[in-house]
Amino acid sequence: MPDMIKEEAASGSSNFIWDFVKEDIGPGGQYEGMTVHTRFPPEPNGYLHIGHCKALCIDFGTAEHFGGLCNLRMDDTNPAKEDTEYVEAIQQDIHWLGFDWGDRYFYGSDYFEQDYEFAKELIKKGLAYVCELSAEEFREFRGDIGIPARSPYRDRPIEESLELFEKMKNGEVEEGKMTLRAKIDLASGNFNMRDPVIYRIRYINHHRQGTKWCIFPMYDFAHPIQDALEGITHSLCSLEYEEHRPLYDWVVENVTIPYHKPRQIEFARLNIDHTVMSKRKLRKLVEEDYVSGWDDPRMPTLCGLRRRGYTAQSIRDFVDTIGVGKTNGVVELAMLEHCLRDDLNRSAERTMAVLRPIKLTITNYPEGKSENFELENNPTDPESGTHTISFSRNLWIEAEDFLEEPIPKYKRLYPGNEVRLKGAYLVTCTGCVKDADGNVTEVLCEYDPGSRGGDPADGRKVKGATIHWVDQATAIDAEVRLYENLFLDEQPDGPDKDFLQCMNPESLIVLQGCKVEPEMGRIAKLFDEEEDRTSKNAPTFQFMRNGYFCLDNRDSSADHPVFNRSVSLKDSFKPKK
RNA sequence: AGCGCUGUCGCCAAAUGGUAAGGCAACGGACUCUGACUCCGUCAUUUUCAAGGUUCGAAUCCUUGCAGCGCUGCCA
Repeated sequence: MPDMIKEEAASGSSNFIWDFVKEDIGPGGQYEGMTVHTRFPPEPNGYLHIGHCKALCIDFGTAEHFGGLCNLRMDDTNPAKEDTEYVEAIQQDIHWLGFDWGDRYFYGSDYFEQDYEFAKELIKKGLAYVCELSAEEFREFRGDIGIPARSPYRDRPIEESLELFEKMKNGEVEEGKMTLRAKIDLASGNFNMRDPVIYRIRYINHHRQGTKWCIFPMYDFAHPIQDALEGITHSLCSLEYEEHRPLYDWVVENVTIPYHKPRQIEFARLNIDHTVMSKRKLRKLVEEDYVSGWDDPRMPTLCGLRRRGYTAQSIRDFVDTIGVGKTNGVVELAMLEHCLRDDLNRSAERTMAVLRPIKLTITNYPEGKSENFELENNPTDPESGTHTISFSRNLWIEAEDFLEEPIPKYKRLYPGNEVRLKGAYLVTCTGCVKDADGNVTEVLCEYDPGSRGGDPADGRKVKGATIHWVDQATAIDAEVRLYENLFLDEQPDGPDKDFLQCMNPESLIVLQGCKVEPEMGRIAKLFDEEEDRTSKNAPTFQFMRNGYFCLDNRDSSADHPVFNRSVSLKDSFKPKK
């Protein structure tokens, strides 16, 4: 299976990044003949979501495509934001997607010593200086469009900066009192070049370095150095770093790096409609209990998607399908859903489950009699075999499969209409039983004993639909959770929009007392006994005519199976009302 | 307003000066023991944001506009 995934990813169509890379390693290119080396640098301050998948597939995928390598690097230069808590989850999610970094696992903080030496090198070259502007002053002196920035400390003698930087490092300077700034161009139209801060003081415990350091490099300084030290050729990142590229190049140019200079290339990050992608907003949903957690099946997080039933293959197919470009667009969720259906249609075992049960009584079928039928596990895969289902006089069928007064084009049960009970018999509806309030409580029908297996003895064409059912005698109860979009608004992430106001109050519908084949009970029990249920996909099925469902990796138990609807089946039946 | 990026079907996206791929969605139809799947067909020719220009030929090159996104953290 991993090999299949590999080939799939490596065979994707080209894109502008691959064109650049091809040029770079080709004849006359800046990395002629070299091994392509990329990196995936998540900041360990939250869970990976589908937006990260795009970056993941681009970083690892590009390396794979060119027979190169991709490093995993935890970008943890800001001690105030990162936490070890997320590190393991990030690794787990990447592995689940099918990517592997081998022994190339790093932390940005592992380079603090080198960062420090490179900073001193810049000072010595007259390319960096210690600035004593406070944060407020810094902002005031920042200038504006057309107005250059200022710093009274810009021309401080090299020796003095060296001394002060040493003091900063030794903890002799209060937090916020001094910064180290790169000396570039205070008048640049690109604000990142207006003598950016490259070191700040922070008296906070770092999740890996402890209290060893009290000065920390900024992203713009640390990242190019990390890339350079790891021998990265192509540093692929999202569009918002485009204007940071001149600074990236400046650092790489002015610091004595042991290898080649890496090249930064930017691509558009992923947006999907009806969802939010920012960590801040996702965190809010979790912390304010709008969802049950980071792995709520409605969340776009990888753990949420996995719990929902999304396969790694479907997500990688999706990323492959949407392509790589520089246009900031919003991809329709329908595209992702298509990829899931496509994958699950091939692999998911078919089973019958009745979500909103109503009794069906076959009045001319002997009481107490029972027989077995074989149901194909997957019609798209003849090798997948069959499984046995029991049948009797009393069945459960879907409530919506009966209508006392049929609507136009309705092919299911209504008085006088003949339908097929999947894999069993043809039955003709003879009426129904209602309670005192007029609600239908039981549907009545008569079966054609000559149609055993589902085909009529006389070979007549059955015009009615084939409906699914479960035997009352053997069915077991299950909880089924149906999910809709978390947000009604197409773009809850849009400007001037309060995403919390766009939430769909009916994004989760819980159904109890759903009737499933007894086989599901055995599978739920086996799943119950598994040790690590969250790092891989739970058993997944197609509930015929209903959609794809998987066991919930948190709440399902042998006594109380819980299924999540991963995605519905497409439905072209549109009754005119 | 300064800097940067981007405008090709409802959505994503090819086309690298040679006459607008593909996928998703949608809509028809065929098939079907899942109203699924599959298959067939339709879906940018006063056409590539607009207007000019260069060229035998322009989505591609030039000019001028217009629109969208991003940027003035001691975040990444």
